Amino acid sequence: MTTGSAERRGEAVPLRLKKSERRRQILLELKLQPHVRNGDLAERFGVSSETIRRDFDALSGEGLIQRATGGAYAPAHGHHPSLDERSAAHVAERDRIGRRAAALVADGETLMVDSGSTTIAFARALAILGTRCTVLTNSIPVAMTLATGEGIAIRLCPGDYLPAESALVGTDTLDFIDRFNVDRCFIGASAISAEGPSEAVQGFAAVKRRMLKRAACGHLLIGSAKFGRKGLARVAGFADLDSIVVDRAPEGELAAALAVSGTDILVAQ
Amino acid sequence: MTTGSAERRGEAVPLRLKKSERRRQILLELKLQPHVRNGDLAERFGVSSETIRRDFDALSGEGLIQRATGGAYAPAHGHHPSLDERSAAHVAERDRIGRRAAALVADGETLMVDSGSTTIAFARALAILGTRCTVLTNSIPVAMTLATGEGIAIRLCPGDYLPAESALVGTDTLDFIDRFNVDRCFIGASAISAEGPSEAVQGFAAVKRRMLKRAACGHLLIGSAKFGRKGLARVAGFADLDSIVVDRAPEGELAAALAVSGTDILVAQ
DNA sequence: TAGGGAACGATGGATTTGCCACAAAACTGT
DNA sequence: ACAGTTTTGTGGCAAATCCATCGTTCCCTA
Repeated sequence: MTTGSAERRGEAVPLRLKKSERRRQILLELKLQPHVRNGDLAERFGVSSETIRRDFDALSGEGLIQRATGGAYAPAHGHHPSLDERSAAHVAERDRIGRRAAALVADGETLMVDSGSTTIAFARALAILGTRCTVLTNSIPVAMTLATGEGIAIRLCPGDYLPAESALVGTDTLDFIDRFNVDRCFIGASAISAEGPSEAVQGFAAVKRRMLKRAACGHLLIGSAKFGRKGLARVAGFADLDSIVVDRAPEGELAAALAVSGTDILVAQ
Repeated sequence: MTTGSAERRGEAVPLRLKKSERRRQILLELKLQPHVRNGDLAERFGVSSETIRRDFDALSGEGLIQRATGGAYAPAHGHHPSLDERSAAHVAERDRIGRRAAALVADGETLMVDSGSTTIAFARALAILGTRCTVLTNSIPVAMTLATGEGIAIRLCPGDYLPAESALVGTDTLDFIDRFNVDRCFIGASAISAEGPSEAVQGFAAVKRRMLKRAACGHLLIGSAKFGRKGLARVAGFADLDSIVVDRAPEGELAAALAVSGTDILVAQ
């Protein structure tokens, strides 16, 4: 009668899971809780904490989790930072741009804010300033960031949930945006050329366009690293933008195009 | 002109922040990143790591953050777990209930899912099962949890963002729900008595009611710890529910009321 | 049934982190 | 200006964690 390994243990011990299944559960757990502890998981799966540590190593190698002493956590609110957005230089850029843009907002104004890493930086700056305002957004990280500030009313768009960006897109989103009129809107873009800003994700381009249409004043937040590049879908012409907020003044063709359309250029810091 | 302490240091050293400001920034940072390290913050603010530790202590005392070895993290996706929901026993309960409820869903069905810790457990079970379906929800954690599963289309409701629960409420939410018809809806509640389920947060009660109305089949997910209690706002009568999913069969008045209405009782495990 | 390989557990020393108590510094109100 | 309070820094020690290594167990396949 050999083993019968489950019976031999005979306990309420959770029966031994395969490695892959255990790792899948770790990832799922991280969707529930932002942080898991090494020891807790070891106990729950009935394995040694060394094994969990090895799981962490493997998963973090694939970029699915991030490690911290004593545990692991999910990578940034489900919002995938593509490689180039990781460098410290770009973080500083975005912070400066975000602060400059937030300074444009006056108490009592209504805003629309788009999805993207630059607009998250903007949201953060706005929350720090403590400007009282109403914000409509299709980005979950933006909503969560703004929620730390006092006196900011947040309205989230409906739509199809896009996990990679934690944002909402689709016709529901567009229809919803159409129902509002706001003082300003703040959008990002994945590229900007003399023809105007463009966006890699097509669903986003439509949202940005719609926001610009419903706002009295449109602001584009974009880092100089994206100057002169072109994305898949054109978002708008410069005529639709009242100002662009950048970390460095544009030059050449781009500067000329902006001059023609009369778009203000706000250089952060 | 005396000191000019910032000048005396003369460095790019970030000028000394007040305690309250530093703590506010820590909270903001946690909206951006799910996890912060003690050492990183110490360096960034130019204070000792012991100070950061004290900040962590204070903030976690207020329930604003949770601590982990080497750092701190935001409390469960911005979703406040009230004390009684923390015990391991209740976690196990909810897991069982979630799995039982997820088994009800067939491939290709359309669902509505409400906000709450039990429905998050349901979402997790559904994602693990890998059932292909379309889900409409007003809960951000539910949306994020479901996003791990393959083949699940997620549609999020619009509405006013409620940071404490990471959920959406208000007339926008209700109007949106009204536009859909689904096969099933899964809701939670903060209490259940012979009169029916009730809810502590009034905005939620309206959402739950509306979801029940638009679904061919309504399921209530609730732990036995909530039996016999009453919340602020009544959600529905048992006649509106096709089944309740519980971890233990109800008794007495509650059982009698359920028998009268013919509501199925599904006991998990 | 035996062999091979992967997964896991155990051990021990280096490192990190937590925690406590006391001292220095900054801030506050009079 | 001064005294008291609050906040922060420092040092030492205990505990937890990390990491590399090695032996064992389990599973799969020939």
